Amino acid sequence: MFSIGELSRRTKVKVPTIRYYEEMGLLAEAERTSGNQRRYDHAGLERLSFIRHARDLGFSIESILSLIELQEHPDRSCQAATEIATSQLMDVRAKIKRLRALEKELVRMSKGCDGDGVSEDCYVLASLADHTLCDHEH
Amino acid sequence: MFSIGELSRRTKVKVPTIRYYEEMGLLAEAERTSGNQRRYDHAGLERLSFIRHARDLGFSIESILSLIELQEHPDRSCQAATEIATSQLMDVRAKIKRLRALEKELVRMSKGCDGDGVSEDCYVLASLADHTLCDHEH
DNA sequence: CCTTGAACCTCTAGTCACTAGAGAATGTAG
DNA sequence: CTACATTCTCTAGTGACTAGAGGTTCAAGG
Repeated sequence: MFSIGELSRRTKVKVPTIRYYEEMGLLAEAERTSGNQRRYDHAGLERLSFIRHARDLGFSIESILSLIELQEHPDRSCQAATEIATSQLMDVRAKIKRLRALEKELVRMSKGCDGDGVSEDCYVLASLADHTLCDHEH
Repeated sequence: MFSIGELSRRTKVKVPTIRYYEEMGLLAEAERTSGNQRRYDHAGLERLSFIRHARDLGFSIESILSLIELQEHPDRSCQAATEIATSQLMDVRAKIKRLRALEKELVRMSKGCDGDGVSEDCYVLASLADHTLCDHEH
């Protein structure tokens, strides 16, 4: 049995965040000492590691709640869990696609100013003001 | 001169968002009719287009405030503006890198379950529970 | 046993960039 | 002049935390 601070150290999840997860129902309410302090065991550690890993992968609290529910009803859970993971993957891919378009435009913008001459007008500001300078839509 | 609704239609920025931008100091306080309704002109339209474009590119409100300030003091503004754009570019690239790692792991996770056999345990849930299954760190 | 000080408790409020809704006033078309 | 869409201000909610106040408890050293 160990304290919330120890759990925090082992999982790299900050103390207030652990309490927040408990409040959100991701973590079961922890046992308490006679003095009302939380105590955790190995199961609590594993659960929190699971949550942290899922958050690192960009799953929302809501998705994680679903995944935890699935863990507790193992019958036919695999398909549903895979669906959640796949939807998360679609999400990530959409974000990558969008960011790549942004990258392209930012590169073009940043390059404009420091050419070989002195530019009268700032290319960055001009680019932002005039959308028609973009070679893609967003 | 046109209303906030008209401005909203032309820029695709929602009405409450326009008011929010005004409150944040991104937009100058609009002229008002005798009945206290906001009226905009072409300059207002351009300013809002600029803001929307910058937001689309992921610039924070704070960065946009800086860019607007630079617009108003055109002397030596180019270098500073380019710095902001470059920092934004670094940011976007870091995000892309991270998302690509996530993509990789999610692909691996999602593939686990629907192989040719029937898996006893859900690979998605197992992957999340056991970080050592990852082939990269995050 | 007692003290010290780190760690813990609850609670409220703040972050960012909006979004939603209430309730009242205004603008415009027929 | 009457509908009724639009606008106004204000407050509160979103997601996933983070920060701080003010008070209590735990563990180690004397």
